[in-house]
Amino acid sequence: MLTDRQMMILRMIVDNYVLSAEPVGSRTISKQTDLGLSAATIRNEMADLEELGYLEQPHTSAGRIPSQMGYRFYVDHLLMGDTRVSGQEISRIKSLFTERIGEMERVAQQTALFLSNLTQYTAVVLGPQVYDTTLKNLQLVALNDHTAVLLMVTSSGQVYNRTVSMPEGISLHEMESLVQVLNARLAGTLMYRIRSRALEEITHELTRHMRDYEEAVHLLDQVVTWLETDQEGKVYLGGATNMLLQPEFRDVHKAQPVLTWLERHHDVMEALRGAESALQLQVRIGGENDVQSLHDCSLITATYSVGGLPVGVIGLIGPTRMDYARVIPLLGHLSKGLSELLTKFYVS
Amino acid sequence: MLTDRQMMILRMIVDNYVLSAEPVGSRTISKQTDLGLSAATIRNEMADLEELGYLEQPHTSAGRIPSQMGYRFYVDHLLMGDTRVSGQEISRIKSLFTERIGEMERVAQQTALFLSNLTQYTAVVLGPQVYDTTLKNLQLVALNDHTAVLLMVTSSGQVYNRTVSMPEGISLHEMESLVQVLNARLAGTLMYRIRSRALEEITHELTRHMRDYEEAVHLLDQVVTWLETDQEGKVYLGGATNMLLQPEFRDVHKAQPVLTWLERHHDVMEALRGAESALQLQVRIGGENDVQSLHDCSLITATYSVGGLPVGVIGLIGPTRMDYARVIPLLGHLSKGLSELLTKFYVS
DNA sequence: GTTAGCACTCGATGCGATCGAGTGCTAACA
DNA sequence: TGTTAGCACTCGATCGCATCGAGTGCTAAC
Repeated sequence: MLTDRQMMILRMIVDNYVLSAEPVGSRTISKQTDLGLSAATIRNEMADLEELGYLEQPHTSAGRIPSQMGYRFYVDHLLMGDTRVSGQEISRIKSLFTERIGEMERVAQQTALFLSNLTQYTAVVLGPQVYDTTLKNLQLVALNDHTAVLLMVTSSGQVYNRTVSMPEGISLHEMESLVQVLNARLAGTLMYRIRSRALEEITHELTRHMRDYEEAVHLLDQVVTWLETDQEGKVYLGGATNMLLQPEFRDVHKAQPVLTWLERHHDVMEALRGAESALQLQVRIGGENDVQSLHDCSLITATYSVGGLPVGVIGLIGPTRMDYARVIPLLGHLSKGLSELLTKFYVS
Repeated sequence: MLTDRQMMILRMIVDNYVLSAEPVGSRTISKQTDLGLSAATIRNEMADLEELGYLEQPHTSAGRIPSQMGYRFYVDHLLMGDTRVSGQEISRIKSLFTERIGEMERVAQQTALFLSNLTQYTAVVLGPQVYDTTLKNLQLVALNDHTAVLLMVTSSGQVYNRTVSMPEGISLHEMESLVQVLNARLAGTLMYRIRSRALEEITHELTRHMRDYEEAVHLLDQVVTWLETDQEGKVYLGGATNMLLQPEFRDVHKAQPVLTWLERHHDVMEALRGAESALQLQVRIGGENDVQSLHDCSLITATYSVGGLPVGVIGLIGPTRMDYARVIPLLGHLSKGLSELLTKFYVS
């Protein structure tokens, strides 16, 4: 285990490196500390910390930088009660969430932008995916003789829609009555059960009412596929180009993989969805990320919830040299505020 | 006016520079041309072309690169009938548009991705904004006692939705009947007239049916604001990070402004909306762009239409050194294909 | 009008000297 | 035993300088 002094030095090295992005030397620490220790003493301690794996040396005559393990220790043991979020920031968060909201998704986008502006990192918000939402309403709105829009409203106020073209052999009228029956039968069904229930009901109805079974199956296919793909929720990015502000990504070849990865929303979603089921707040440093492109980044995630049930994730991506002390409590406040807002709004 | 030989040389310089991204020397041209001209002759012509403003010299002992004016001449006069799109590419475009589509917006996103993959530039597709669409359907779906979702379906199959919370003093029931009346009165109205018509009708109904006028105006506000913001259409990006592949943007400080600009969807939309009303196909080279961040880029736009009416824009953004010869006809094919698909789908 | 020849320009590349921040080690000190 | 001053050493960064070569402009000859 580390001595108190070692912890203090590690902490100071991380704090300094986070700000300067340059290796921290023993003199710097010696001058900043008020324990009156000379640079030589610090050097000895630093050598020990390096041997233990908490520090690294870019090259022989450079200062030290924290290793991945060093950051991990810092986050796990040196941050308790360390809240470097200013009162002003907290009140900005509050005011962000006191605005009247139009829809869940708009709030998600707003949050991503807000967070990225505040931190100069890249923010990712995973749109709410409420598992215990039920189907409120299913409707078909005809556009013309062979085209219609199918609408689905959930109890959490999300709206899914898809334009469908009628196959030959099925009239709009037949389809409308089918949807009406489905609406009556499926309303109140949990969303994640919709697919299987819909399959049952549709095949049931089809065999009863429809003449052209083959074609109808095709339409059924469209709708079911749609249910699968759209329910995944959306990814909202904020400040993707903030990545380029960080000195460690000033080289295009370093930045490109990360930015390209961020463009693949589906992959981003997958990476964050994992965090949802885990702890309320999670920090993944460098190589701790499964995703190869994020090996030089840290990903901090916080889940937000409605009525106590986790429904989405707020994430922040930056270099491993992240300002954890500021950013972690910030994310905590943000997820808490978002949860409260959504809960107030959707739990009647 | 330029002589035939000058045009030929200009054309070869552009073609070479587009591929290599490096200044083109007289020897290179001399070897490639089959007219049997020596490097010295080419040099003389190049000096003339520079004096005329079509070429530039990065420094004294370097080859020449096309000036903005040079690109302009190339695009305007040297590209006629020059189609460098392969048959394979054309068939890929066709197959892209033969898939069954779920909704307009999905096609827009697909097109952006496809185009950026094909060209290694950044593609932007401006979602369809159909001016002569009418309102099909307006509905209110209640979520709980004080929250509801307002749905709006247009004749082109677009769905707008917004969650609204009932102000104190207005019951859900009152609201429902108001929406029903509105639906009956507004169905068939042209979308861009919706706002004013809705204002008329709502105030009319309000004074007739509702007790608490003040609060209702607030709700009205929500809805009207929503109509204004959501109808703008959306921007779909493809391959924003492709920008980083171009040698002229290998320096982060060059790339950052462009990427940041691309993140501001609203600004992108504004820039492209302008192109919509203009020509069918438009090329803006470097400083010809109004947007400061695009002064080192070229923006090529093509409008697509439904039933002959322009509804959206496909754009391609790259360095001024763009492969115009390939990209311009490509955009032409793409916008044509998209127009045909949408027309077939939405014009009954 | 075209071309060969040639001096000239100027960025790119490579090399060596210098600089300085920071280290590790040793010996002395409390 | 822990701390510190002193000192030699390391190594990236920076600068100056020589070299190289692609490409030019000009002149004179064809």
